[in-house]
Amino acid sequence: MLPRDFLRENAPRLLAEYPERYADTGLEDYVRLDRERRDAVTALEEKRRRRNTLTAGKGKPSPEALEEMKALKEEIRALETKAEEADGQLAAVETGIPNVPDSTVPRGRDETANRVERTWGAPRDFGFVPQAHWDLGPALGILDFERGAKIAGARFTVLRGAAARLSRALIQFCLDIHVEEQGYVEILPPFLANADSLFGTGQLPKFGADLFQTTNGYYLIPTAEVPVTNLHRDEVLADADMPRLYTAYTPCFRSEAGAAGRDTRGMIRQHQFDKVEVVMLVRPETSAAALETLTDQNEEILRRLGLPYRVVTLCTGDLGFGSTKTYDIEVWLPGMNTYKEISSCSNYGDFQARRASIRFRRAEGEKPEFVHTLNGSGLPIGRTIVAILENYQRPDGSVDVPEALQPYMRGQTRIGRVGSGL
RNA sequence: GGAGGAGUGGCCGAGUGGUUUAAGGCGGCGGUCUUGAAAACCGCUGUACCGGGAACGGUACCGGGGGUUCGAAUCCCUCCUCCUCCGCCA
Repeated sequence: MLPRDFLRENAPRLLAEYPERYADTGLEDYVRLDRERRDAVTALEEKRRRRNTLTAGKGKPSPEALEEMKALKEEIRALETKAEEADGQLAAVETGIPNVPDSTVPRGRDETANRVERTWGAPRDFGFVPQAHWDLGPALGILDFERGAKIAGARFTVLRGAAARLSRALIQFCLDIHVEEQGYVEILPPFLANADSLFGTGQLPKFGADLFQTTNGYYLIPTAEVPVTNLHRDEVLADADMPRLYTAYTPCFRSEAGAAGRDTRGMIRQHQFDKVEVVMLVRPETSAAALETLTDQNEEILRRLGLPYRVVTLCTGDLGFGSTKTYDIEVWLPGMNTYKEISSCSNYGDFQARRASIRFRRAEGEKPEFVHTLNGSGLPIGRTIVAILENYQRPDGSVDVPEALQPYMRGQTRIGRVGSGL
């Protein structure tokens, strides 16, 4: 959410400067709705002030005063209704207005305008035609798409044997690096969250269709970003507690509304997937540098795993709702012959902090300030397994275990066929 | 799931329909006094929004929401959280 005085000042400028981001967001109506709300509030407060004056004396009011107060009651009620309506209309607009892109973000309407920042590693020369994971996995007996569909439905997968262990190993591998080498505190949060939490991180009210909801009002978290960022919702942190660095493994649940037909094969886009996430709450002046650090820390995991990748900066038209700047890390997938998004590292500025009221106080007696929030995937387990299978495959269809992962696989160096009896 | 109790400012805590403009205390900030400090004494103390160059003025906020009333921290309804007990349970 952006501050009201800022929107009051800048609504026309934002519309003119970033049509690819602000067209049809309701920003066109902001100035008018804000004026209407303030007029309504001012009128209401004037009447309430009068009522308070009449009721301020000791004992029972005079008959005349009583008469006036009875009349005021109706006026106040009408003005309250009007003010609530005006406030509701304004809130509906302002909760759906995206954050302002950082000045270093490239301009453009869609992903074709994203800017490649750097590339690490080189696609391997296999000497044979590499298979896609949706062929490799079932052939090895470690990915079972049919039974995933039977048990739950489309976009669910069963991991078996080495894939299941690989999943567990990757979770531990990522967490260990974040905790032991990069200074994050490990969190195991609830996997369900309430509406306030989802509002705080920006999924609600605009993107509710992407979420799974329980019949009694909970939401399945789409990412650990939600519960972890909301750890400090409605809190004022001490300066000594800044910055806060958290990492968390959670399963993630996404209804993938609107993604019909995209990435339908294999394990790229699932309703349920595991992910290790990192979240930072930092002082505002440090958030730009923190985004670089956070991105590099997540790249480090791919480097350890020996997976070629590149980093792109999302352009203004591709940038997520609450983000000021996002680096996507894209891993090379030889079976699909493309770089595919594996991690998204974003600086939200104070956008989430304002929605969730996460503040800090620089010193005793000073006014609380909003923190800046950042988060990044480090890493999504399913897509990382996909990347390992495709990048480490051998001519016979078996797969080498990346060296860094072997200790987490109890020394296993290669994944072969599990055996018959599937 | 059932029964009972409780939620008031940074913290403790009083307040059961009209000087509550939320008592009192603690903590914090400033001052007087002092060579300095402590003690004592005096003053100040939150958040959001509205009006306004500003100073300042106003409105709202006593767990959330709704209601009754001319008027609600106080009465009613509902939800949430915590505590005690019962039941069930990995």
